[in-house]
Amino acid sequence: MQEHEKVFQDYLATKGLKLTRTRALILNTVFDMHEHFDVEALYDKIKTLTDSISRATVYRCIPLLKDANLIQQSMRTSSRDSFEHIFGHPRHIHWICSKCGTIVETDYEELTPILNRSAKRIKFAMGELKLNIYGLCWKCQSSENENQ
Amino acid sequence: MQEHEKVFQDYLATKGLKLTRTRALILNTVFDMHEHFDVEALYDKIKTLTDSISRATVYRCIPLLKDANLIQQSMRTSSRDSFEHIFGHPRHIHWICSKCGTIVETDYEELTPILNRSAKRIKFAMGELKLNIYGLCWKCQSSENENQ
DNA sequence: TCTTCTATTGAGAATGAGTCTCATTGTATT
DNA sequence: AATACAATGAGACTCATTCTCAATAGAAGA
Ligand SMILES: [Mn+2]
Ligand SMILES: [Mn+2]
Ligand SMILES: [Zn+2]
Ligand SMILES: [Zn+2]
Repeated sequence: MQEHEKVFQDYLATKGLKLTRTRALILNTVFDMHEHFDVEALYDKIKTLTDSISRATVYRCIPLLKDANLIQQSMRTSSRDSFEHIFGHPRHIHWICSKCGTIVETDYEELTPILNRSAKRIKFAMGELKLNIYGLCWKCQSSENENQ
Repeated sequence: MQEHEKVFQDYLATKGLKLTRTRALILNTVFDMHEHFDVEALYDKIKTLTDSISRATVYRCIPLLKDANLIQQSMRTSSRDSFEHIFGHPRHIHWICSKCGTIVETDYEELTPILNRSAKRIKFAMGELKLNIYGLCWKCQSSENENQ
């Protein structure tokens, strides 16, 4: 049994729920996707593995994975919520190119102490943290110049 | 003519569009709202000022105001996009209480040099920047303890 | 002033991501 | 096996947002 399966099972147990075959399939597919994904893409991928899966079941599993700290909702791409697995990965900043959609990730390291200080000042108990920066990646900057 | 009207008019002119009476009404209502708002709330407020306004027109105006840098989409509250006017206000960090919905705002000042350095390192041309931190406000932290 | 042309608008239909219902199935317990 | 209840699939449903289209406004010209 893989580490993330154990984590999910433990979380589900605290809610009186079980790690069923279907939930395990969804979980493992999530950890096989190494990009950000939306629920539709996840559903499509699972459909290639089994023919009996309902979109509703996939949607129902998402909040469970989220509460178990196995995935996070990271951004919103063309009207769909976009997720990624975070178990075993540190959370990170997303630099999103508004032109080509490329996403670059950097870590929070330098920001953390500053944010902790701010949190303390305003007496805020930090939970989820989401920093998305939109702009142009280096490729799209150069192609902008070409077009001039 | 107010400053933000001038800005909007100038922006619209670059697109071959005009600052119509309806657009001016929407713009001014936006600048009369001093909280974060969703389109439905904006529409409701405008309806108290005139009876002939279409939801579609309000929705159509939003991307114009956004591209003119007069408003920004800040967060998403119960399935609706939430906006705020930013002309004349610096962009800021949002600390969002997951329990009561209270939003505290702090500035980016200390973060800016760090982010600029990161942007330079990855050759990214920063545009819009969105930092939302979810957690518990001080009030909800104490009420959590009460309930134990 | 009267026409012409185009952008703008209102009303409501359409879209689509996400949620909900309910009949059926799986599984643990007695 | 019988009971009890969680879990699932199928598809209906919701509701924020977008789209369509006919009617209107308003600028520019005759
Ligand atoms: Mn990521
Ligand atoms: Mn704000
Ligand atoms: Zn790019
Ligand atoms: Zn609170």
